Amino acid sequence: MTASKQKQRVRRGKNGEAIAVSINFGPLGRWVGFNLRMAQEAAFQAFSRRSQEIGENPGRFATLTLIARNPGISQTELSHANGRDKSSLTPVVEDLVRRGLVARRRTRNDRRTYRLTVTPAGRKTLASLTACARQHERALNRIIGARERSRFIAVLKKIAAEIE
Amino acid sequence: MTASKQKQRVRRGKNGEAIAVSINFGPLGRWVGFNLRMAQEAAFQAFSRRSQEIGENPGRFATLTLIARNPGISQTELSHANGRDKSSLTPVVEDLVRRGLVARRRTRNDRRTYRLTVTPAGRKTLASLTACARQHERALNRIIGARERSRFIAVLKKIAAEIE
DNA sequence: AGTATATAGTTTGATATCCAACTATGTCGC
DNA sequence: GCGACATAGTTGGATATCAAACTATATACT
Repeated sequence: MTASKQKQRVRRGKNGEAIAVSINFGPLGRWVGFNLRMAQEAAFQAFSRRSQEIGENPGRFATLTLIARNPGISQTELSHANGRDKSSLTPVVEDLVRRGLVARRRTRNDRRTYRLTVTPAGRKTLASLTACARQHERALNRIIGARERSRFIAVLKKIAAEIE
Repeated sequence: MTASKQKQRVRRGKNGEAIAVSINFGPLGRWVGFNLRMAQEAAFQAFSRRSQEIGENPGRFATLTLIARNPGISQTELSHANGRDKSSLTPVVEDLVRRGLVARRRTRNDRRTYRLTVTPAGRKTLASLTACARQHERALNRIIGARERSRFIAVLKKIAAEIE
């Protein structure tokens, strides 16, 4: 249910007659924060469904892509790039390594850090996840429209970079 | 760290010299899904910090607003309006009732549902949360710009309404 | 070299969330 | 009225996340 859908509330009177009432969102509907949350969650749910069809987790996608594009990246760098706390990454990387999608080696120079790389198997998984993400993007593009798209992304980037 | 910030990675060579490497986001940077997530999380974190200053939880804000604007709303209606599962709402409503911000009564006609209303104390809390949210919105508006704003919100609403 | 400080990753504890199963109640069709 | 189905809210189990404390290692200053 979304701000714009104005879902009908149904209330019953004394005789059981239906009384439709629509939700009043007050200022929420006009505020960026609320709409941003609703849009993000709807989009995330949609991608989640799609990626579950191929037996993968949506959270793995950004992680795998970032490792593939930045071979030898450390977990901390990865957590920053991905916008997550480094401690959240521990179980994710563990899982990817256990499933043979990612390799993890200690560095020579600095024995605290790991260098992460994607294995051939990981590359295969990443390819199907990427195909999945492309479909998702196409669905989003259909909704947003080619004209708005670049402007929209620019605003999102600006928010992520400049807030606070 | 965000897609646009291109955080510098620092790698050490054999002699300890610093080698700056910037993160390659690959297709992620051009995709709506990833940027939407990064923007939403940055904005949420910012609002979270703000609302913590007045000792409140950001999640309470939308909930309280929706109850205030729709007196007598049921928990299920509220969960839909808020985009959350109804079971997530149980502890939230419990907390709001315990703290005397929300009142909860069984209906006469349908003894399964509760009718939620905001108490005078809840109204006070909501007022300070609203002030807080207004500041947050102003910060967002400064970033987005008055010209883009309505267009941007329209796209967000469209995504939330139409995806999948 | 030796001490203080910084950093990489893990662990732990708290919170928020979902989904599926459950209970209590309500509605519908006969 | 009674049985089948639907709905409101709660409970329980799973997952994802963060923040703070921790361990091991590295760097910087003297």
